Amino acid sequence: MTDEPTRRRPTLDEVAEHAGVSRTAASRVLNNAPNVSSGKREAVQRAIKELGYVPNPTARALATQQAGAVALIIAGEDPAVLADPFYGQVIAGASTALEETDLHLVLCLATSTRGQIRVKQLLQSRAVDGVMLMSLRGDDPLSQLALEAGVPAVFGGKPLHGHAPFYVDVDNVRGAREATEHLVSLGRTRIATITGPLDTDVGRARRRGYHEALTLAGLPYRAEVGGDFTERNGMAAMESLLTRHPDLDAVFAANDNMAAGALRVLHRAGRTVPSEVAVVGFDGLAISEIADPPLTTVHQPIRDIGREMTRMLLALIAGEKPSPLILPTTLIRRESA
Amino acid sequence: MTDEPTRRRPTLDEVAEHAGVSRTAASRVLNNAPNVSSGKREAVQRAIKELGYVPNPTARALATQQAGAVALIIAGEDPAVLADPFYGQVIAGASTALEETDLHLVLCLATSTRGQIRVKQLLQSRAVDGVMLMSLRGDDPLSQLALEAGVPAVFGGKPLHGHAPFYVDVDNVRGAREATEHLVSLGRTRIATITGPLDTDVGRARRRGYHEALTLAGLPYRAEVGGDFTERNGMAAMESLLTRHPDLDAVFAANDNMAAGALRVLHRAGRTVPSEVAVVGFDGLAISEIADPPLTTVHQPIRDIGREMTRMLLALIAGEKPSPLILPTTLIRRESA
DNA sequence: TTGTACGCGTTATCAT
DNA sequence: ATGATAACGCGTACAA
Repeated sequence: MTDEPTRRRPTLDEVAEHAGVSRTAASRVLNNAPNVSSGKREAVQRAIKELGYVPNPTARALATQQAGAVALIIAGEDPAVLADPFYGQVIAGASTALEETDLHLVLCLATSTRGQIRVKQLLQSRAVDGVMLMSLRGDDPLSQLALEAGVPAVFGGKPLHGHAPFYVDVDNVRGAREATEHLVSLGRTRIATITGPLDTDVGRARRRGYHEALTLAGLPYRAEVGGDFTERNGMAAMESLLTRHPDLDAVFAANDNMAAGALRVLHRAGRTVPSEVAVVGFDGLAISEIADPPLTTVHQPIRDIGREMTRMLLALIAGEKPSPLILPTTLIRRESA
Repeated sequence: MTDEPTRRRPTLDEVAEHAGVSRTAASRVLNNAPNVSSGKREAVQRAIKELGYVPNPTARALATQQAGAVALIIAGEDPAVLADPFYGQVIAGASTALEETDLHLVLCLATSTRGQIRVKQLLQSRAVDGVMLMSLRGDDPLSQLALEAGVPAVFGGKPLHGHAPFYVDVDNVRGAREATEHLVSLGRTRIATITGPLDTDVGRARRRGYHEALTLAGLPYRAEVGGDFTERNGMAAMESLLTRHPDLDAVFAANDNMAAGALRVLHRAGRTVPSEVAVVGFDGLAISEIADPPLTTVHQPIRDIGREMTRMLLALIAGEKPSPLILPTTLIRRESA
């Protein structure tokens, strides 16, 4: 209570004076450089403690030309994309990976026009040392912008167009193929799919995996309808499928949200799962466990994606040239298929 | 392709020289100060365009003593808390509110010991102009730290101990009471509850609302078990309730995740919802729609919480003294009760 | 090992 | 209206 509310924080100069050494020496101690006598070192450290000195990150950033932060940029039409727990996992992964460094995480939603502009400024002003980009649509200007700005950038999910040198992705084709093959192995022959957005690599890759599996199995049946990865859309898609292809006996949904929506519609329509219609999702989110019945799904290591993106970015910032990384998926068998 | 990969960005001095004016004039144009002739102004603006000048935020921050960023700090035991879509919504709300300013959002998980330390440094180094704190447990040192650091701070949810001057919350007591009263109005007399963590204000407040409703209704019945807001825990809690109070005819769960877990257990146990056991949740997340049957729940405006926290913080930073804000909840009637 | 002096790119003060 | 000049707090060549 006796402390003034906002006493000015001590500067390194004051620390040096308090310790009776030069500011350069104090600076050296701070960055634990080797060339400083143990006597001075201790004096400085004591002064730091006594004065409660904390370095000013802004000044340091200006001097070192390093922002001390990286950005996670999430594209998409709507800020509501964040309602998808997927991103929370990515953020958690990135955050934990960043904990081992002294970099901060700034989060950008490039969702509105205003948001796009701000991201552009962020890149051009070099307010961060690197960026991670996610959920880019087909010809999103962001990817171009990031590359032009010369800021180290890694992509979450291979961009559809343009060749991004650095990205972390999962093997979507294979995951989707295995999911579909699982349905085939169950004896299903009229397997429909609810795809993701087809102007993204994920969307196309998972559809391709579905196609590959059908082709390999010699199944001519085709029934697909596009989705946007939301539950609501999954419901609409399932309704559409039921009217257009009432004879279907299985559905591969490109993610769990849509699969959950499909489940509800099937339930309402009186189709039992999995006996009449088997359903497989993709992601392995909590919702796949909660769903009724629990979803068989292609699990992808989302936390790892965030973590590996971060590590790749750190390597990039360090001047290395990391290779793209493809993480594996695993089929989790539950009750829906 | 002809551009050098990393050409040095122009400084304000270079802009000034290019425009044939003093750097002071250029600076004035940048911050559109009034005292500059329209001739020079145009010259500077042209130079800015031609050179592609973008101000250096770090240098500006050092000069103005303003970081140009605010932090959202999320406490909790486990980084997995972010799997809860709740936070995504808060982030989205904060992010959109921030879009109208030129402040960035840095995200901090104060989940590990390492994370706590980093948050501490963040606060003390004044790397941000203000902080928003969420999910603090009972006597979390963070709240004390934030106040001591003298950094503008607003809390998401009233802290349990200590008096936080600035916070945004919802009327948890009332929401819980209305939920329980709804169950009472349905004729239920043996209403159990799955509480949230009792070392948080949310947890206690919702339990209190439950108690109030029962008391008002003259129902002596009491059956409660604690939870931690996860679906998994909701399942365990429901199992516990069923064995200890097999005669219950309704459950008020302190959030949707736990309610969804409870639903699954009830389903397995062969209890039909809502006829045998009515269930009400809290939050109004997507999961409440997906659940089977769809959950009756107390909706809270999560996006608004993020938005209002941000606005309050901005006011605080601007030197105002905003009042705590209590947002309303609304009961959404679906099929589970 | 030690310290001086300059640079980082802005904003802000205070004369003119 | 205008423009030097001094902060802002720290890193770091360079010389000693």
